[in-house]
Amino acid sequence: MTHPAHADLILDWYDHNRRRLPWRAEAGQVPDPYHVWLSEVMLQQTTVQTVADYYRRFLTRWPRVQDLAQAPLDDVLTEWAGLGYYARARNLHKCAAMVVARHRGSFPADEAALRLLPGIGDYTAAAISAIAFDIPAAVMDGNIERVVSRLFAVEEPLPAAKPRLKALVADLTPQQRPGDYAQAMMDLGAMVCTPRRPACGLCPVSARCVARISDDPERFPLKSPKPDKPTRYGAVFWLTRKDGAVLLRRRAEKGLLGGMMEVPGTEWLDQRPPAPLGDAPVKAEWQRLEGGVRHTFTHFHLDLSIYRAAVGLGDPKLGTWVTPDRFGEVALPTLYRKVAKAVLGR
DNA sequence: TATCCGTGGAG
DNA sequence: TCTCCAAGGAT
Repeated sequence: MTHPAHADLILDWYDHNRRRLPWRAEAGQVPDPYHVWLSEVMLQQTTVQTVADYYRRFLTRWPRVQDLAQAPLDDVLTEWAGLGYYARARNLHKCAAMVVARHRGSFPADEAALRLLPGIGDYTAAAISAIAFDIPAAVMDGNIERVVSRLFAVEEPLPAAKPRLKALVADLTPQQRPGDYAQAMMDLGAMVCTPRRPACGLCPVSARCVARISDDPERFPLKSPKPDKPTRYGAVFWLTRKDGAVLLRRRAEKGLLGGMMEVPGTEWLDQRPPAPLGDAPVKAEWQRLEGGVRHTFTHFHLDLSIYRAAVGLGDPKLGTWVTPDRFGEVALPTLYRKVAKAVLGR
């Protein structure tokens, strides 16, 4: 009696459960490295459902990497608005330019060369190499971490366990169809070996999963405790001129929401600013709006109060004046769309 | 190694 | 309402 190899079980499962995704080549088709790269960057820490529409819009507007490389950065930031982690958009644009300038518009195939490009780290380099070029790179994302930690019941908590898990992935990765294998393992983690209530009855490798056999699979992967999030406070100033346009400004190029537009406001501090109007862009009859906006970032909560006022003619030196019906045409992140919604009632 | 960097959905 | 977490990268 023979035991099918792990990779064969995974690939057979994949062949019968292949998901149709906007960026995924059909079986037997050759993937486009530009499509693979664009989707992988968008999918960093972002769900498949959220990415789908953004991916289609980007590809429609910039069909080739040369098109993206030539686009103004502000156009890219505007299309990216709402996706989050805006350094990805800045690096995406920079990377496109480097691929055109240094690689004649063709993405390199090997991990080391990919790793030199901005916005491409260990995971994305391996994923592009495997998926776009079918090179047996060890691809490990959050899904695969979970699958492998359960397969071997790894007791070491994340993130310290990453090197151990990566070595296991390297051992498991087959020489044949490594790109399909990587996508299969990610699909398995997303659809079967889920964080809560994994569907072990549907898993092609449950018979050899140590966590499934000997214990509660949901216990894995173990994780180190995360620090709790502090709350910061600030105020924003919603200034309208006679035609209804609102004052917006460009944020600093780096750091939180770097390069994006904002509604002018105070600094964000550990306590509610005692005299926020001192930071208002103009002297005016500022009225505080009932309520405000609460928004949660990766590592802190933000509690914003909103002040509003009106002027006749808006001074262009103060910033950019944009009517709310044109907010879709500027790089306004979700935080400030929430502010607009709070003021306008949608 | 630890911290910073968004957002939306699920439970 | 709150926590977790999703195809991570840069510093």
